[in-house]
Amino acid sequence: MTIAQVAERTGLTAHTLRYYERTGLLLEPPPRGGNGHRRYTDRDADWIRLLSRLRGTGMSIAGLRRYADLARRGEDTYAARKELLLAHRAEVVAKIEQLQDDLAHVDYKIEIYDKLMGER
Amino acid sequence: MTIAQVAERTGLTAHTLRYYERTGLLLEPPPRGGNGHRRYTDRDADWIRLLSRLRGTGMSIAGLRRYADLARRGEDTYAARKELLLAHRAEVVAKIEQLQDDLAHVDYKIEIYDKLMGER
DNA sequence: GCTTGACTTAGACCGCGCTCGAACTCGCAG
DNA sequence: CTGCGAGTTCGAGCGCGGTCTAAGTCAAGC
Repeated sequence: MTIAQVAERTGLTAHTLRYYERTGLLLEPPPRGGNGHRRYTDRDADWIRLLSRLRGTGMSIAGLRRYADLARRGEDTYAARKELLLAHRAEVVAKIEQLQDDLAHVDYKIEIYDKLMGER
Repeated sequence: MTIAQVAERTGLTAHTLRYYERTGLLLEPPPRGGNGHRRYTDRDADWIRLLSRLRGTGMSIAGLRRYADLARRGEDTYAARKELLLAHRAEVVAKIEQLQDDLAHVDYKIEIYDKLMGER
């Protein structure tokens, strides 16, 4: 699998994929074909999709790196990795609740405009 | 009301409040007391709280500025302001859905660790 | 009169997460 | 042989949203 294909499958750009690799988010640098191009496996793509989702939920690059570092250390770190995800999960849940709360205030403000305009 | 009190009530810092003012997010610059200090009204604080909530839901500073510009133009812009908030509302709803979707994948990953560890 | 603390300004600086540009190498089609 | 397209590296640059510093002013309390 080429970098362009991984880009397509993960929603990240090739630039970003190289950046993630540089900054230590991959379990290991993908091996190169004879032409020097990166060759990704499906497992690589799955890992990157997970990274992308964690980013999407607001985990920082530093957080991703901590997770990747644990993953690289093998099965001894299952518990630690689970803890990391659970802690992050809690943050996401809190963020969703905050969003819903803020949204309610926005809705309230929208209603006010309705009333000011006489429900036109 | 002093800047420190507004900071406390909005969760923003005094620095940030001045920055928001500089960048045109306030309806009008708060008037100064005899000592040159800003004096905010409750309405100011309410406006800033709204800004803060919109920021919390991901509206950009540029978006806030558009909203403030409309608000400054008076009641002719009620409809435009409502539209702006509705558009933003839709983005927030989409974001919440995305978060919930990503969260489901994180949960799935957590379960996998449970299984790998034999449900300890 | 002096210190303390809350405020003021202008402008520099920062951390994050990309994002891009320049210059290069390959492999392949025409 | 000549493009062309897809990849490569290194390093610089950027947009966002603050965040902070330095130097100053003022009021109140000791």
